[in-house]
Amino acid sequence: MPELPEVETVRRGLAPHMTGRIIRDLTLNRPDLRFPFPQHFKDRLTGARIQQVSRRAKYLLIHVEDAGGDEAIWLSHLGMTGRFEIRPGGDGPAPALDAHFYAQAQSEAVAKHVHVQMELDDGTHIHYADPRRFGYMDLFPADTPYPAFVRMGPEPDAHLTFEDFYPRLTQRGLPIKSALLNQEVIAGLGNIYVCEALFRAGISPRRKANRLGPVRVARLIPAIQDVIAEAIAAGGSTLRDFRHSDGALGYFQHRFAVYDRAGAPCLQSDCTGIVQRIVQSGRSTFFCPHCQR
DNA sequence: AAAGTTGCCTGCAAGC
DNA sequence: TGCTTGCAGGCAACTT
Repeated sequence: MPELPEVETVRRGLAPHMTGRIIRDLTLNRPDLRFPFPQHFKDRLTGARIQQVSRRAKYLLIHVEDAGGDEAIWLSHLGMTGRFEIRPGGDGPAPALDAHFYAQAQSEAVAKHVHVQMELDDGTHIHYADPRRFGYMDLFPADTPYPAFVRMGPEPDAHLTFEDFYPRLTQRGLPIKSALLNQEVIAGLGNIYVCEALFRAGISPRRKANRLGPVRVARLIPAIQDVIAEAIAAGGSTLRDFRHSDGALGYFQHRFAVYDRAGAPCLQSDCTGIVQRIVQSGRSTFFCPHCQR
């Protein structure tokens, strides 16, 4: 469940249940996800107190203080299909935000792929399921920089500045679409939101990054900020794995202007173009050749 | 059938 | 010539 808005949605779902709690028990149902769990993963986390649930790009960060008083960060990347499911302890209905976790937990196919189970000190159970097992978890000391974050670019939020973004973006001669997927250029964007941001900015995905002038970059920045902010506000997007047969949850109703709309008319007013699908760096790109230049 | 991710691998081309 | 760098493409994981 991948791009930044989806991870942020998960973070907001988990934080109220996890913050301040102690991990009473942790069970690993297999030795690895995409990578092996780090050594002593279970032992270090059992008995630890969760201080905070944060996020960097597409990484979920669970800040813990272990029984010995050492502070560490439990990192979780959801890959393509990773998801957390919450079953609160005690009684009373679950908060609305958790509805989709329930929906997922009831699926037999998902239950088969629960790889991590934990119980908190208030009786809450949290499961991590990941059918394709492309996610991974790690545990590192809070005071050392995590390797993946050292060279990572800025978050696509309100703090993104032209001064920071422009030089990172225009360094190389690869297509802008590919440049924006590079997490060292900007963090947290994936295939869907790159397509959507380029559409909003009216920039062709084929344009070479080093051929973008300041005018286009200045247009691209708010396009990125807006598309991400709107997707977070909508609680993430409609992703394949989250389409339910009943469609009852109005939770993932964010609509895309170009993504997955090949052959459909461009939604830009006064544009007569048809959305095209091309492949760049092995990934699908959707765009309107008429209004994206 | 193609799908949101990303690290690792190979191979190719360019530049110094 | 040989070294480095950049980039494309393939693969891996598996279910829907």
